[in-house]
Amino acid sequence: MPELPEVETVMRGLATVLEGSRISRVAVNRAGMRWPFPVDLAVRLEGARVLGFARRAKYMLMRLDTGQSALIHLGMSGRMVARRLGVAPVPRGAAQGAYSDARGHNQPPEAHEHLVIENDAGWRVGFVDPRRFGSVDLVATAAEGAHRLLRDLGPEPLEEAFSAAALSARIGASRTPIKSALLDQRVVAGLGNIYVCEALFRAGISPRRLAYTVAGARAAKLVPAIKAVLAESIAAGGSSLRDYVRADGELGVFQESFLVYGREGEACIKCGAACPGIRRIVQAGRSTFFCARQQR
DNA sequence: AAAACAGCCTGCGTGC
DNA sequence: TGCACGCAGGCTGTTT
Repeated sequence: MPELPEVETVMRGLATVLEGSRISRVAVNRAGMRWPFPVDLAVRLEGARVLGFARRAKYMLMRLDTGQSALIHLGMSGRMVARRLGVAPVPRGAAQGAYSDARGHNQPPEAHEHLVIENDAGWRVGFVDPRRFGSVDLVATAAEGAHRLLRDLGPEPLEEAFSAAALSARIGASRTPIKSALLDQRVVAGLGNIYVCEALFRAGISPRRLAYTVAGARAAKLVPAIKAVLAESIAAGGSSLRDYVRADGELGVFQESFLVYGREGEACIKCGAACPGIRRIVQAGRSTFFCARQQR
């Protein structure tokens, strides 16, 4: 589900709830998700103070005063649910994982809540992920970048170092379609299906164009388009589709700003009435939306 | 070596 | 109403 703007939004939400606090209790409700959890995950987290959060591509890093960081990925369907805890004890006989909320109401746990973290500030954060494509691991903070999931990632698209020249260098002589190249996290880190479609439309570049031909003037147009669509989405709190809610329960609204994604058959805003219609094709097994008249 | 593909999972909307 | 099918925001390991 979540691409870079959604992960950034979730991370900021987690920071407001967890940063500076001490983790008081951890519930590990299954052995793992995409991969097994570290066997000592609960022990490593309990009692640790949360120093802060960082994001790398679509990964969140929760840095602890133990010298370790929790490396968290939301996969396709992952979300974080933050609830304020009440002081009332949970009644005897309540369902496993039930908790008392701020109003003292007894709440059942959400389905597919695989990991729960409570802190000394009275928050309960549940990691809910029905499809279990998400993951949680622990890594030494000083060696975060060397983790196998992070070490091969390309540049952060919102950093200055991500320039047209940098993109061209990463693409090299690749003959894969530019759509597929931009989904490759080694080329640029954090884009997913939606924002690739949106950025290519903004830049007027066909998703079918061979990646190596996106250089020079085309790359110079594409890179600002990528930065703009990501920055606008973050400012809107990300996009809320099927599974995604912010940690504070507020919904991001950027999905209302999609120009091509999910708009098969509609006229694009650049062509207007003359538009032959936004098309949906499948590339590398993923839907691509584009306007064949505006994107060459 | 690069690119395509299958596979991991559940849930939801659609059409019969 | 029930059921089969297709589709979904990601990423990895294997095959071609």
